Order: sequence, then C-alpha cells, then structure tokens
Amino acid sequence: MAAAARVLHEQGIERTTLADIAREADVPVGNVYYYFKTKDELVQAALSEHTAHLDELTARLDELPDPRDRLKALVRAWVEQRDVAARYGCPTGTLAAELGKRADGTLDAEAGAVIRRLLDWAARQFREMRLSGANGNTDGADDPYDPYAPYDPDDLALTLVAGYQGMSLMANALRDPEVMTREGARLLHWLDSLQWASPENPLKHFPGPPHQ
Amino acid sequence: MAAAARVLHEQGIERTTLADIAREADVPVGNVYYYFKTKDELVQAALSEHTAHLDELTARLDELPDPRDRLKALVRAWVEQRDVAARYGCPTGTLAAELGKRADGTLDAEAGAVIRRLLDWAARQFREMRLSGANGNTDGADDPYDPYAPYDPDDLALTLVAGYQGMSLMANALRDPEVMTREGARLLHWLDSLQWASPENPLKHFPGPPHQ
Amino acid sequence: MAAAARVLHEQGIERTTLADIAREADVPVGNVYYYFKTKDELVQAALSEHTAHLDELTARLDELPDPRDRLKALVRAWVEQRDVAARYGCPTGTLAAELGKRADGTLDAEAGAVIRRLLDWAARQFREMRLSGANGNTDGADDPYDPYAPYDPDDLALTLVAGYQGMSLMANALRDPEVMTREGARLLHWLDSLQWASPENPLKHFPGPPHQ
Amino acid sequence: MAAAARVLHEQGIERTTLADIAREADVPVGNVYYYFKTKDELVQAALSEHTAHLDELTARLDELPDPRDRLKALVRAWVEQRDVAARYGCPTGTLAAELGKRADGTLDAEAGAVIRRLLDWAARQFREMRLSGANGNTDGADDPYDPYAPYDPDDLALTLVAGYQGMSLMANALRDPEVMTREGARLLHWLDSLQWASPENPLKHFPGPPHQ
DNA sequence: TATGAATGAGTCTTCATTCAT
DNA sequence: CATGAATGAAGACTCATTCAT
Repeated sequence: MAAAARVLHEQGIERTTLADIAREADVPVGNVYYYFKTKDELVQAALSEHTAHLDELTARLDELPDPRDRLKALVRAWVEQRDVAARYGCPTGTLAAELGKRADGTLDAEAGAVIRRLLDWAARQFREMRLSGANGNTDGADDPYDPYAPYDPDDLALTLVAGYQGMSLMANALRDPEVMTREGARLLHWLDSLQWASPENPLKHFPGPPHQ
Repeated sequence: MAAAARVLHEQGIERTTLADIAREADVPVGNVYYYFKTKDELVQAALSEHTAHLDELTARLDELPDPRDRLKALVRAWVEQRDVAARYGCPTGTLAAELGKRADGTLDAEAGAVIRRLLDWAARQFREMRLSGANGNTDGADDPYDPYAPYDPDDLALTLVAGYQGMSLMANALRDPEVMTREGARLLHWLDSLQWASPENPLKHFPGPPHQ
Repeated sequence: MAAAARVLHEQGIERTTLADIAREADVPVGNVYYYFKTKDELVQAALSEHTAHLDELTARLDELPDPRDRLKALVRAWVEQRDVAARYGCPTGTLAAELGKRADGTLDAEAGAVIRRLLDWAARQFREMRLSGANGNTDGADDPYDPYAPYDPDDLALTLVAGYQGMSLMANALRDPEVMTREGARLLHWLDSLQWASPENPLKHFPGPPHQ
Repeated sequence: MAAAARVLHEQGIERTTLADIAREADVPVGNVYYYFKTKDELVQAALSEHTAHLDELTARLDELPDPRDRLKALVRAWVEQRDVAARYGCPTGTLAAELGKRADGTLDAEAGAVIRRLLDWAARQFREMRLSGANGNTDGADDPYDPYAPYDPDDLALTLVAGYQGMSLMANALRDPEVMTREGARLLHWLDSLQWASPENPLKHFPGPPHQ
C-alpha cells in the first residue's frame, strides 16, 4: 500500500502500471492481485494510506494545547513538504483531480472523503478557537460580509484547505518550492490574525492576503 | 483544437484517446494525424487554446478603466464557470497537474507558461493599483510581515491565482459549485480591502477570509 | 469470420485465443479488434457464419421438388461431414453446449436460434410432406400415442435434429465416423417410412429404430 | 470429487478454476493440490465420479427382472433429470465434447470410455431381450435394411444413447426441459415396439418416432 | 496433512501511430 | 488533403501451479 501510494502520487494513476507498483513493492505482479483484485482497489488502498497519514498527523497535532497552534503546525508541516509538492503536487489533491475525470464516480467520492476529513478536522480547530475567544456575537449571521459577524468554522476550514491546495498546485505548476514558503507564511499570518472583530476592537493587523 | 481542449479537459490527458478527440471534432482519426504528428502535439494545441481563451478574456478585461475592477471581473468570470469547475476542475490547473507527473518535462513547462501568463497579467493589474494608490512607502521591504510594507504585486498575483486554483480543486473534489461562490466572494472582498495600511490608516475592514 | 468459425469449432471457444484466430486469418491481432470489439463478438460472428452455411445448404435443398428428398439430402450431407463430426462434433451443437455453460446468457440464446432455424426448416418440410400425403385424419390428437394420429411436424423436426446432434456427439465421443454412417442410415430409413398409418394401412415396414 | 464433478458440469472445464472447485468443496486451494496434482487429474476424478454414478444407477436397474424394463427405467431416469439437462446438458456428453477439442487426447479417451460403459450396459440389455424373444432368424444379416433381419444389440444401444445425447443437447440448446419429456416418451415407445418382425408377424405398432 | 501466500506465463483488450489509396 | 484500415507494443487481469510453514 505504501508503494502504491508513493508511485501513484509520483506518476499519476493512469501513467502508473501495475508492474510499476509491483516493482516498487518488490513483489511479482501476480502477487499484487492476490491482495487487490483490480487497479482501482489499489488506488483505493493508496487513498486509505493517505487518510492514515493524515490521521497520524492530526493525532500528533491534537496533542498541542492551543487549536490555533495546531493549525499553524499543520501549515508548517505542509511547507516542509514543499519539495515534494513542487515536484508532484499534493498527493490527495492530484489524486482527486485525476479521479474527477472518470465517468464512473465510485472512487472520486472517496478522494473527496479524504479531503473532507481534513476539512472536518480543521473546522473542529476553528470551532474550538471560537469557544476560547468568541464575543458571543451572533448578529448579522445573515450578512456574510458583516465584518463583525462571527466566523463560520466550516468556511474558515475551506479557505485553509483551499489555500493549501492552491499553493501546492501553483508550486507544482511553476516547479518552485518557494511558492509553498511564501503562501505558507501568508496562511500562518492569517491564522494569527483571526480574532473577533467588533466596533471596539477593529482589526488592526492585516489578516488575510499577504502584504510582504 | 477546440475539440481537443474540451475533451482533454473533461477526460484528462491519459484517459483521452485520439479517437475521442477525432469523434468530438467529427473528423476521421487519420486526419487528426495530418495536422498533429503526435498526441503530445495535440495536448500542446489544447494548451494554446487555453492561452488564447485567456488572452481573449484579459483583453476584454483590459477595457475596464480600473485595474481593481479588472481583477474583480476576472474573479466573477471564474465564479461563473463554477459548474464546469465543480465537474472537471480548472482546465489549465488540471492539465498542469497531469503533465507534472511526466518524467519528460517538455510539456509541463508549457502548462506552467500558461499559468505564468495569467500570473503576469494579474501582477500587472496589482502594480497598476499600487501606482494609482500607493503611499510610496518602500520601507521595510525586508520584513515581509511588516503590515505597513508595500505589497509585492507578484505575491498578490500568486495569492490570487493560487486562490483560484485552490477553490477550483476543492469545488471539483467536493463536487460542489458553491465552493466557487463562497471562495470567490472571499477573493472579491479581499480585492476590495487591498489598500496601503499605515499607522494613520489602519485596516478597518476585514480583508481576508469570509467570516459570516 | 470464416477463420473464426473454423478455429472456434476445432478448438472450442475457451481454448481458442484471439491470436489463434488472427494467425488463421493471417492478420495481426490488433486488426481483429478493428472489426470485432470483443471475443464474444467473434463468437457471434462465427455463429452467423454457421447460420449462413445452413441457409446456403437449405437453399440448395429447397430446389429439390419433394420435401422428403430434401430431408434425406440433408441427412446425407450430414453423413458426408462424418470425419469432421467425429473429430470436432457438430459446429453448432458444440458451440451451443459451450455457450450454455455461461452465466450470462446473451450468446447462448443466439446459439439456440441457429438450431431453431434448422428446426423450423425441417418442420416446414415435414408439414409439406403431410400436405401431399395426409389422409386428413385429425382424430386422436389428444392421444400422443395413437398410432393413427397425424404427425406433428415440429416433433418430427425435433426428432430429426436431435438425431443429428446425438449421432454427432456419439461419433465425436467415440472418435468413430462410422457412427455417423450407421445412425445416418437409420434416419434415412426412418424418413422413408413416414406415412399415414391407418387401420387399413398398417405400418409394415419398421420405420423407427435401426434393425440392421 | 463430487464438488469437482458438479462444478465442472455446470461451468465447463475451461471456465472452471481450481479456486471454484476448492470453494465448492470448502477446502483451501492448496489442499486440492495435495490430492490432485493437476487440473487434468481433477477432470479425470470428475469423470470417475460420473462413472460411479452410472454404475450405481445400472446396478439398481439390474435388479429389475425384465431387460426391457431396465432400459425403460433408464430412460425415465434421464427424463427426471430434465431440468439439469436443459440447463447444463448431459454431464458426460458435454464433458466429452469439451475434451474432444483438445489436441492432446489423453483425457477424451476417458470420456469416451464412460460413454462406452453405458453403451455396453445397454447392449447387454438388448442382447438379453433378444435371447428371450428372438425368433432365431439370423438370415439377412448382410442386408442392414432387411426388416426381418435380427437386431444388432450394439446398434440398438448406440441409437438409444445417441437419442439421449441428442435430446439432452437439444433441451440444453433450447433451454427447454419439455424436449426431454417428448423425446423421452418417443424412446419409451420405441423400446416397447421392439420385437422380431417376420412375414407372419408384421409390425403393427408404430415403433419409431412419435406421431401425435 | 493443511494452509494461504507467491509466481509468472498467458490472454484479452486498448491505442498511438502508420500507411496505402 | 482525406480516409479508414493496419500494426504491434503495452497494460490489466487470470489462474494453474508451487512452496514455505
């Protein structure tokens, strides 16, 4: 499964032959089929592998006391992978993109699930941040652009993960790991800036885009 | 070329056969080879097609007097494509991701070039924005987190395009066009918020992520 | 198609590879797939080939004025094929038997159809025989063993074709062409004996089984 | 062995994998190989199984005092199996047909042997019938169509078994158990009609095909 | 004896590419 | 320039058979 995850990430699903995976795993081709009845099952296994990696990572991050620190540590972990990302993109993201091209949507639902899992974890952190720092303001929930409205943790999570996917894809397309560093710094800065804005407490620090 | 661009976007490079493209273009297979000697040349043609589309779009946007409006119109154009993006992702982005998996890097340089072209156009707009609105502060260029440092147009462009790629990929992975709407709104809001911050002019409006 | 029919008959469906057929037809394997998208389509083509042969044969027989003579000529044609039958069995029969083992019943319905076509032709001949020779007795249609009841052409046809299939299979299993000769003679004799029995016209000649 | 016989009959030799047989027998695959060194040995075992069934059946029939009754009971036993025959054909017959397609003739000799064993038993019965009913006429043995010539028990046996194989194959090809019923009735009728014809004792009853 | 994993040769099928007309 | 057939090199998948335990 590790071999499959690695090779599928590096070469993409379609360009990876079973022989590639078998060679990487150092087993004969036929034996691969003893464990995985189809190539699709191998892709699924690779997806599971990524899920497992993600779970392991978030479990480690969960040990940090502050949810904001957890999120920042996550971003730092992403940036550390910058060379891989610049060469092959985000494993889950590129897998999802490839699976999305299929007519039969069995597998891409699973790719979406992996991403949703990350989304959920991040949303949980954002929700916890609110608990410790919220001013309880729930007015204006109807106006999504009210700067004093409470944050929606799901939206924040979406922004975070989309940010990761975006920077991975750009780093990959431009073959430049520095993209990860720069955009990663922006995300860290953004995470730091998140706080409840109120008329008495206007946002002074620029929380979103980079202003380097 | 249009047929190639369309089918390659929808099915991905590897899953698309020449027969698919020929059928879509309503010409016999042999004829395709009269114009394109290899499949790679067809991919290249599709890439050119996307470049042409992009040039056409930016040319139209260039007619708007205000560079900020041009960028906002670009974002709106992206959001309008939300259904396609949710189904197949960003044409250039997914193409680049697929080409990035290749050992031979002939074509993915070209995919990168298309994205860089977009990046350049956006940076030009940001640069223009600065020209019309900057306070001339170039201090602190060394400190990327100095909130009063001048923006780097290239970085802003990177953030913008990464934002687009990220939201496209997320919309695609989650099969949810609404992702485009939400993240697009955030980008618009962000574009609106961009201005020179200074001690006398602190940022009052939340410029980054949405907080509903 | 001729090559497919021949090889499939000789080697059976499962033991015949596409390479076998391609070699026999003296075309490269890939080219076979230009005309037949799957192996099953090739089997179907072989079936059509057999149908065509059958049609050709019956068309020739139809030129004989007497229906009884047509049937007898058919039996003689079968006997002439005794060496092939002893080696490989009846083409249609063995094909039908093999197809009958499949879970998916798409093709074996077609095999059945070929046999039914033969059955229909034979029944037509028997019906014609009745028209020219019947005594009009329709009594006792309820008693299938009333020796004076009129013959049912469909049953006669079934008996004839079953006789052919039986003798082919026995010849094949025993690898003995003489089986075809002996049983063929019995069928001829039986065809000759068919006439309307009545109390005034008791059957004197042994019409059914062999009594050599 | 029973599992092998059953599955090989239902699926055919080539479409049956060792895993199928192992699963049906509820033993692990490796274990099958402890008892049967090759797949061919399994086929042979299935053939033995059929022989054993046949021996058991004929032994039971041998208890009947009249040889004609034994043969008629055999036909009735065949007809009772009509549903299996309509679905999968005669076990021995289809096996023999499949084995006949092989280049190497080791096994199909054995399939022929099973059928010959049946032939021999039937011939024995016919011979016994003659002993008890013959008029001793041995004239005209040279003229196979002399209606007063003595029957050849081997030929009668061949006709009987060919009749069985033919009706099984037709029932299978047409997927219609009623074929067995109709042709079975004809065979019974035929068995009943068998007697020595002589000028003084012309055949009054229609002995051959049904004429309803 | 029993077990389940290992092995690799062989089969169907696809497809980029070529080519004769 | 157009066309449709030809070609063969892969690639997914199967399965009889072996083998270590």
